[in-house]
Amino acid sequence: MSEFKPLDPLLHSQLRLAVISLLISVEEAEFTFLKEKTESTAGNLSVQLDKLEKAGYISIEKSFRGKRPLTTCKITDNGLQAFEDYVEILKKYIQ
Amino acid sequence: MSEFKPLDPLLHSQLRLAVISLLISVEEAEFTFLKEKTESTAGNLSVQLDKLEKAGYISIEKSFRGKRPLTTCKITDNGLQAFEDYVEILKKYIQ
DNA sequence: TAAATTGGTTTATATTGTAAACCTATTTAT
DNA sequence: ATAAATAGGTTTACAATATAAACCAATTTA
Repeated sequence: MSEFKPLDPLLHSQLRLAVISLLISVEEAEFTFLKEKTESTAGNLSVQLDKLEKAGYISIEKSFRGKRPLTTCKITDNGLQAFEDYVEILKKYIQ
Repeated sequence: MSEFKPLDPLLHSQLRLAVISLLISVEEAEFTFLKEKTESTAGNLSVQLDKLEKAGYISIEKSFRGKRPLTTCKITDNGLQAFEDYVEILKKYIQ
């Protein structure tokens, strides 16, 4: 049992970690909300959300609010589990 | 005051974080010790130690033990401070 | 004296992160 | 009616990072 288990690279990223952190507390969030809270650019956020979705850590739903596109994100069970595991491992680095 | 302050990129790296974590407890460590504890390759470790040294987070002393080269690392005051700051910021992402 | 080991460094490459450029549609101003 | 600005993103090009592979010099062992 190694002291330093690998840190899930999908979560060990500033922006993706911030996104997951936000999604854990709100359970559902719009693209623009995430963009404001994380102070990221739309392009960067778009890319990172894609990665989280492809990893199965979040689900992304696309719809319209009125006439405008609306992107809504939720954390999945897998995402929640991955975050919890990540935090446990990380704590051993920083305790 | 943003919720997600930037995470020092020098510390937000698995191997460098593990190295700093080790150096905090032992205060002085040999290259081979760090290599074993972190289970890294020598090449990767060498590069990451360089970065930490250039950032002023560790000091590296090169000497000989008997006839063989010996590389010894210590954390600096700046490194310790940077680590503490990093941990404080990181905690806001993960709790 | 040849091969293996120690203790690393350098370098090439793959991966990642990020901003800039772009796109489609809508709203507002002229 | 048309032009300009804004919303809500995506795509793409480039820079930065991480990592393993290749390398090196010296020492030890077979």
